[in-house]
Amino acid sequence: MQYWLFKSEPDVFGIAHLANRPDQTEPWDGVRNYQARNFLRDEVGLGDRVFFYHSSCKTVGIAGVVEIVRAGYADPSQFDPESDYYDPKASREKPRWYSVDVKLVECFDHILTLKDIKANPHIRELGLVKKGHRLSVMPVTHDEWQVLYGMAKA
DNA sequence: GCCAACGTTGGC
DNA sequence: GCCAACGTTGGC
Repeated sequence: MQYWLFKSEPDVFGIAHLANRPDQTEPWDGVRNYQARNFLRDEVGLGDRVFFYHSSCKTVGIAGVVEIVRAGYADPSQFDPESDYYDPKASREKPRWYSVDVKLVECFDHILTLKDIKANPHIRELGLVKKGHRLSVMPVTHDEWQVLYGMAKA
């Protein structure tokens, strides 16, 4: 089992939305970055655990944990001309973008803020706190997961 | 294949 | 809303 961090803007789709979905399950779609796509297509596996991160909002940070209940499949929104995520260069034969399905595991009582994450010297190597930090799907090591989870529950 | 222009991300 | 850091596009 591997660990990940997925970013979402809570104004668009936050952990509260996931909690209200039937079976608390939802496709994670609309990823339109190749590096993130490669992770979704090739490496994110059934049963993997994921930190649900809220970006571009008042309280930026990790809001809870979700698990992968369906591994990589062609993101249907790329084929839908009505969708904001439509990609005219994608075809059913050669899909360009991938989705996974996530299910809520745990909603933290308090957001583990980016500020607190940055302040912890044990996780200086996390992609989130390094330069760029623009990837919306990124791997988290076992050690980072333990540290972050411990902080969130403290 | 280079690289300037442009668009997007995301913290603040 | 600002702006730095990227990623993508397209002319050559």
